[in-house]
Amino acid sequence: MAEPMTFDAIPQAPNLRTGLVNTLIAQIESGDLAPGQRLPTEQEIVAATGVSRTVVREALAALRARGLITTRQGLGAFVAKDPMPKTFSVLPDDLESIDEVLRVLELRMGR
Amino acid sequence: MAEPMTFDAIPQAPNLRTGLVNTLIAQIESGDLAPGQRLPTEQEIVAATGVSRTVVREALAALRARGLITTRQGLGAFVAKDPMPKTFSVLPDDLESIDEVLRVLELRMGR
DNA sequence: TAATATTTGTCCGTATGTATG
DNA sequence: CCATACATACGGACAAATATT
Repeated sequence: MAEPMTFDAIPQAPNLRTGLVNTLIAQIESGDLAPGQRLPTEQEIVAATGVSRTVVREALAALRARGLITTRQGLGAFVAKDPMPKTFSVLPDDLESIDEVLRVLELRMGR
Repeated sequence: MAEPMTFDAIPQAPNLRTGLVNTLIAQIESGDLAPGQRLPTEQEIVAATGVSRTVVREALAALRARGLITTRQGLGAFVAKDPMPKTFSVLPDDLESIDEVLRVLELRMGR
């Protein structure tokens, strides 16, 4: 497999999830992870960082909620083609995933 | 072994979290859970529903993301006084279900 | 067509930390 | 100090989707 990418600590982060989120955002914005490019798998991130898959998944969920990545079951996570739409404003800091909300609304409409 | 726990409230939910979210939303909108009122504790919800705490926490996170509740560490979760006029940005991950998104927006505008 | 490997999705149980009362 | 209750983190297990063989 490809050599594990390095995830620097960012010890200023209040928790592991935020640290990983900041790390990935930095890599996306720096172009280290280019638009359309696939991210390392969750397992690879786990191996590279040492954090649990829970933390990795929460971090990916946060990035997905911000539109920075998309995830597809069976395929992986990909850097969004058009990151930073800049239309998201004061989303709550702990917003887990907006598609959850969408799913809820879908269901409540009784499709 | 525990019996296959069933969600009596909204059985059409695709998963436990969504079912719990829908149940709580229904209780909030029906006034069964009034604005400012504290929700049952996570443990109480666990006991009442039989789902894991993970599911409960994810459901509460979804409600919090939608602005329906606020949570305070050490205190509990409370029904929001003002349902937040949240900025609802449609993100790439959700575009595959554009019909649902449109219906969601219609729902939001129609109430 | 079918089987298999890969990868994300979901669910569960547990432990520890932190804030409030 | 102690009890309550949410926040964070770990690990495991299985399901579902995808691509490949």
